[in-house]
Amino acid sequence: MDSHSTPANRPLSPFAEGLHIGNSLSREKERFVPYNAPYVGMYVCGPTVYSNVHLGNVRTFLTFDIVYRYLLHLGYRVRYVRNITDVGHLTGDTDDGEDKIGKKARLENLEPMEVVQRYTNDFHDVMRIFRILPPSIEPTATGHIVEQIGMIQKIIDNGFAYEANGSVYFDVRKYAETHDYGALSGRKIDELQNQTRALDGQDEKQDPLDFALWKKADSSHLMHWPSPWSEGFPGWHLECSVMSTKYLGKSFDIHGGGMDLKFPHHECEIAQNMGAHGPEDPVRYWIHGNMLTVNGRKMSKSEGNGFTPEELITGNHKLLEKGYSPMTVRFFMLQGHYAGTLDFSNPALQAAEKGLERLMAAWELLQGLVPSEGTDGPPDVKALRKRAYAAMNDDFNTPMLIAVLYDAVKAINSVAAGHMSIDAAGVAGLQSLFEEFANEILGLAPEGAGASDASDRSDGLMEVLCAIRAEAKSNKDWATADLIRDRLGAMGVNIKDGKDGTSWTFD
RNA sequence: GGUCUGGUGGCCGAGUGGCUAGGCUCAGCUCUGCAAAAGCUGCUACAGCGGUUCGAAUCCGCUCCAGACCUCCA
Repeated sequence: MDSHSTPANRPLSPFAEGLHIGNSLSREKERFVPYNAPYVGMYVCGPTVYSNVHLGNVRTFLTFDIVYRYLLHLGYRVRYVRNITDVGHLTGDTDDGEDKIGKKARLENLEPMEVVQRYTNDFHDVMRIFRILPPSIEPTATGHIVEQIGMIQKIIDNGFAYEANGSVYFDVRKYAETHDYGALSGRKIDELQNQTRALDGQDEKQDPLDFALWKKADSSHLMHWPSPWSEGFPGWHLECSVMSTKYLGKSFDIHGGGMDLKFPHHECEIAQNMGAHGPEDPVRYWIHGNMLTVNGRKMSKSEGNGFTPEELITGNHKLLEKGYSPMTVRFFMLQGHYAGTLDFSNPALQAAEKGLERLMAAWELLQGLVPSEGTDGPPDVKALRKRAYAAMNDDFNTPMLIAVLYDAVKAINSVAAGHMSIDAAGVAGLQSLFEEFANEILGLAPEGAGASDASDRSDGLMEVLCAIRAEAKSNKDWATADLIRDRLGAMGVNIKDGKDGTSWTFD
C-alpha cells in the first residue's frame, strides 16, 4: 500500500556514502558505514503497552521512521526491529512490587494479555494514521522469556551477576572493573553511588547500582514464569539486549530510542550485552530522539499532559484550540530536528497547518504542470536534488529538506503564474523530487487521498457549479457568482479564480 | 549536586568562522469585478561579558537562564 518498499535489486545510491549520523555514544557526527553493506540492522525501543500511546511516543517512532525510510531510499536492505514491551515492570509510584500491566489488569478486570492486546492494537492504529511504517520484526518480551533466561545464565557464568532470594542482579561494580559503565550517558559510577534511592529489593543487592535481571514474583504479580532461580519475571532492561542480539547479532549498526532511555535503560543494555557476549561494542551508532514538550514541559505519561490521537484530531483537549490532522502533526514534527526538543503549541501547529497546505497545493499543481515560457528560470532541479540529499545526509536534517522543497514550491508557483520557464525535463525532475523526498522519505501525502466513487462524484458536482458560476461571471452577475462561492465557502469548499479557470480545495 | 541538551528576528525553527535557511504572521505592490490563491518587495536575529581572528551569531573561557536525565516513561 505504501510506496516505500525497496526493490530487492535497487543498487546502493551513490549518495549513501555521504550519510552522517549524530552518534550519541561518541557525541559526534560520524559517517555511516554499516558492518555489512548493503545490509543494515536497526533496533528501536518500542512502547510499553499498558496505556494509549501519546504524541511524545509518536515523535520518537516518527524519527526512526525517517531513518528507516531514508536508508531504504538509499538502497540499504534494512532489518528494522522494534519491540513491544508487554512484560510489566515495577510501577514508579508504588513500592508494592506490582507490575504495571498487572495493575492495569486488576483495575479493569482484564487478563494481562488482554490489556497488552488492546494497547498493542491501539499502538498499531496510531502508527498507521501517522503513516509510520511497520518494522520488519516486532518481537514481544513475553515471546522471548526462554532467551532472556538463557542470557541471564550467560551473564552469571561470566561472573557479572549473582542470585539473591530467587532474584538475579547485575553486578555493576564488578563489570566496571573491566568495562566503561556510563560511557553512553557520561556518568561515573562513583557519582551515581550517592544518588540512588531506596527501591524494592534494594536490600538484596550487593550494591545500590546493581540492577535486576530477574525478579522473583510475589503474590500480587499476575505475570510470571518459571526459571532456574524462581517463579518470576525478567528485569527491566533485558528484553532489548536479548531481542536485538537474536535478530541482529551481537554487534549491529543502529540502536535508537528516546532520550529518556539513555540512562539507565540503554546503559544497562550495553552492560548486559558485553557481560554476556564479550568485549565488542554491541552497537555502532546510537541515535536518541529528543523530547516533545508542551508549554516547555516534557510530555509524559506521568505528567498527564499528553494528547491521545483522538484528542488531537478532534481538538477535544484543554490545551488544544482546535483539532489538527495527523499529517499536519507529522509535518510539524519534521520541521524540527529530531535531536532537539520540540515544543507543542497552538500557534506553531497552526503555522504548520498552513505551511503544509501550501506545500500540498503546489504538489498538486505540479501534477498538471506543463512546459512553458516565462521571463525567469528555469529552476535548477539538479541543484535542488543535491541540496535535498545533502540535507538528509546531514544527520537526517528534515527541516533543511523541507526548506529545499519550499524552494521547489516557489518555482512551481512561478511557472504556474507564468513568470518562470520550465521544460519537460524540469517538470519531470520536480515531480520525482516530490515523489522521492516528500512522499517516499518524509512520508507526506495529501490527506484523504485515494479516489473513490464519492470523490469522483463530488468533483463532477464541483465542475458543474464552477461552470454555472463562470457563466454568471461572464454576464457580470456578481450576485450569483458570489452566492455560489460564499455558500460553498461556508461548507468548507474554497473557490479560487485563476488565470486558467477556477480551482477548489476542501478544508 | 552530577550528566546531557538548549538559549536565534513578532511566533515556530534550521544553519554556520566571511556568502538569502525555511515556514507562519504583519505591511506594500502586481494580478483580480471583489475575494482567495499566487508572484514581487519590505520588516533581518543570533542570551550576557571577555578572549582568539583580517573577520564570530558561528571557535575558546566565564556568567546568567531554561529543559531533560540521575526513579517507570519515547
